[in-house]
Amino acid sequence: MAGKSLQSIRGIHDGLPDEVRRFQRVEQAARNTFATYACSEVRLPVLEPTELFVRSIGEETDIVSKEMYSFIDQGNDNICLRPEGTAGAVRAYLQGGLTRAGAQRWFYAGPMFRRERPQKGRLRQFQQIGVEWFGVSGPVEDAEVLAMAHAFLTELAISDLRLEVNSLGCKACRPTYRDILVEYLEAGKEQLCETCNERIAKNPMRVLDCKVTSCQSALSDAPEMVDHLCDLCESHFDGLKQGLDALAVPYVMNARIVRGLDYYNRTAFEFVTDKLGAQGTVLAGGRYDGLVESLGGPATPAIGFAAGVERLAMLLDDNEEGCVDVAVVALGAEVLNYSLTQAAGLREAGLSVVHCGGGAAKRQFRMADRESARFVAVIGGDEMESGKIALKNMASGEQNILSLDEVVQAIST
RNA sequence: GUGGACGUAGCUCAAUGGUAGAGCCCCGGCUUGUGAUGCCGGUGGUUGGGGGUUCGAGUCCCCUCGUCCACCCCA
Repeated sequence: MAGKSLQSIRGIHDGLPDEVRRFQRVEQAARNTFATYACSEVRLPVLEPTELFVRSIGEETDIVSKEMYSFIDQGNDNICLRPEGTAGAVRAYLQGGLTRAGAQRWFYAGPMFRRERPQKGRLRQFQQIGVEWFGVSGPVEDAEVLAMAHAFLTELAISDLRLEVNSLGCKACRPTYRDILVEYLEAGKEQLCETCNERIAKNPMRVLDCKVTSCQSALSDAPEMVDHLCDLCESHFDGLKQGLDALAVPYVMNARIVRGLDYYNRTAFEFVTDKLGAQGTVLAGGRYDGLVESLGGPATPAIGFAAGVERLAMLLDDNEEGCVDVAVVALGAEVLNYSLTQAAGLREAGLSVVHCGGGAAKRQFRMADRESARFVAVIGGDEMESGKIALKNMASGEQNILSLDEVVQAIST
């Protein structure tokens, strides 16, 4: 093992070829699906002013209070590595002067940073694919966003995912509910665990999804947000559910879904799996109608979600297919240069080619085998004289003498 | 941040406190124009790192780094 100085930082991992292939499958599925919903990619900074997240996510949240990589740079500015994507997207939306440009449907993919204790599926630098729709207010768009997320995950062929939805209310109805909940929790606080007792003051809604079983049983008759929605939130939530039904997107109601980030309201949802231990949330998001305004823009409804690329990649089937179309084997030093030109010709036809470097035939074939090349182009003195190539199909062992054009034809079909 | 498990060759793992090994992988050879099997040979380790106990530490003790698991929280 390498010494400390040669290792990557804790919780920050390298993307090696096998894993990156999986990442790319996830990203490609996202691009394909999002394009059918007319979403446009945005590329946003990894570094942002620390203040942006303090004001959007909330100062009291764990993310801001203890998980951010923030520091003072040489110009005495307090900057940080972004812990999530939404705040930066809103900042860019405002800074780009797009508040009167009509609905914006954005997606992005890139690294996020949180200084947490690492686990499987939870890294300090991790990748998210995020979506943010600005200027859309209705339940129709909510249903479409959820349907798009569903379509994206369906394209990845990940099974045993469950969509859970909830409504978090709005600034009109949530405070009232919060008071009712706190009153309820205070009355039964002796039966709740230690952390829940702390949560009553800090974030009472979090108590609802406590994992301690004794807490859950004590909370069986706890008041739930969905029963205390105002009329507008109620009809919005109904509209969402009707839209999901119409689109045949399967979901379950989960009144215990809460959000750690302050800016969410109304629709909240999560796609979860039970195959990743405690890190089962694979894609999650919700509506954040107040965020644009709170960051200095005009009142602008918006909804979005983020998917964890590493978590999704872990759920993908193994799908190892060699990407090498043909390996070029050169027999004899005198044909080396000629074999290089033939390899170049194959590449011009768009094929993926590995030149085995000449030398012992056995070595070169072993290399071709190891590269999982579908074909080997054998080039020796005879082939050079006749201007042909001996093409061997590595799966069947069949070998034919062909011209370069015929080789391209044979491999491409 | 809290609690727990674990770090030996590239990988998977052995080694009553007494010379660090095996399998797989990799490289080479088995008369040099044909790959997965077979046979022969080879490379490869400050046992994660640093201290301590001991005649002697992979093994026991302390510290540290890292991975994994749970909590916290979250994608």
